[in-house]
Amino acid sequence: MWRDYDKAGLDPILEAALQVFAAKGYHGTTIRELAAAAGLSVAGLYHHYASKQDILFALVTSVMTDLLERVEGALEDSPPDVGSRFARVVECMLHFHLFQREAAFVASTELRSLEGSHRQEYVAMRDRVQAAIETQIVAGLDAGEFSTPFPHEAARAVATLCVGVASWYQPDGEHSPAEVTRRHLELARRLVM
Amino acid sequence: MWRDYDKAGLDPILEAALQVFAAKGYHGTTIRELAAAAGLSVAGLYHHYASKQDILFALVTSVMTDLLERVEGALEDSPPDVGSRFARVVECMLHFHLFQREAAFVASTELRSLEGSHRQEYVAMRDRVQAAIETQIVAGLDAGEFSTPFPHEAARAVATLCVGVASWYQPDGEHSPAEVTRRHLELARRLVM
DNA sequence: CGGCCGACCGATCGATCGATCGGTTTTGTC
DNA sequence: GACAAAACCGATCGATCGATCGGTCGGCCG
Repeated sequence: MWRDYDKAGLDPILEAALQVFAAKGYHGTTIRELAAAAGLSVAGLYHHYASKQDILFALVTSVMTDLLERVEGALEDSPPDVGSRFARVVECMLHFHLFQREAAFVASTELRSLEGSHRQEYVAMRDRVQAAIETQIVAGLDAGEFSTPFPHEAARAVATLCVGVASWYQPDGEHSPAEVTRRHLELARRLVM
Repeated sequence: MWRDYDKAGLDPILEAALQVFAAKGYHGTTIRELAAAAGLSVAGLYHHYASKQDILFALVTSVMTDLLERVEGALEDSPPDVGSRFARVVECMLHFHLFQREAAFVASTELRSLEGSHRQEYVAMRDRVQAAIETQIVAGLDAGEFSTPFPHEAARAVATLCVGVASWYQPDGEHSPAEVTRRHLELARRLVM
């Protein structure tokens, strides 16, 4: 389910890499740190992945695939009205960036560290998420429920707002995830109204 | 003046470092690349800066100081009404992230690469910018012109919106800087209305 | 039991890293 | 034009980088 964040769902090696990448960044992380975090020797790590770049690519691909499936799932079981559908997508995005904070953070900040075609593949997945938001906004305009003169910029702003959550949210912070979601859902609504 | 982006204003060495950092990131950049970009030998580069970390810190400090002075300047010669003052700050932020795109991008993304107290000093400057936005929002609430129930979150959202511009804007893109500014000023207004 | 394969490791590779050395050239001042 | 200071450089340092090597181990299949 798109609201379920209990199960692991990530290769233990990638889960370990995620923690180190989140703390030090891709280029700031050494193969030896990745191996140690995974509880393996350097050679043992290379048995599972061909290179450091391979680890990053497998990680962000796994994370973005998870996000895409959740966004699609959030739309599938949504009430048919545009207001609900827009809220579902935004709520899904907020939940993901709250509950998979480090994964979402690494995926969004290490775009620059992806080499060659890997970067384009990532951007394509990123664009699909943003397109899902824009689709709901345009549908809302057609239905007369939204009135933003700039649906494309509004969609990017909503996405930026949600992605940004992963940059500042702290689990022990002032507000609960539910409250953060409520407030930013309201901010997103104002962007498209 | 806070709208003037003609003059250089940056140490040539830092200007060269800016280009390389923007393209490859701090940890992805070598001292030799920095020296080559500055037209110096490695030893010649070390005559001006004590370390690679020193170069990054001098760069982001210079950039953030510039931004802070512009924000203050934008408020100083503003009409006294809250609507104008809010618009001034947001316009100043948007211009900075449009016309100093690479500098703003590096300053915002390489926060993680700052070591020790340098990071805290940067965060303090960053918070001062966001506080300037929040101050205008609160003033607008007091004056009855704004109505957002979450001024703190709205201020962060406005800042995120402006900073994000540096991540996607391309000078040869579809819209002119003036048009980008106009549209995002409208989005910012909706966030606080 | 014998053979094999995936999982894993210690040791080490060549390359490159950030940084430093002693020494040379350029520049500004009187 | 003497001279000190600033600017700059070739050569090289020890450390560490990503990656690879030959080999060990344990469990599964016949």
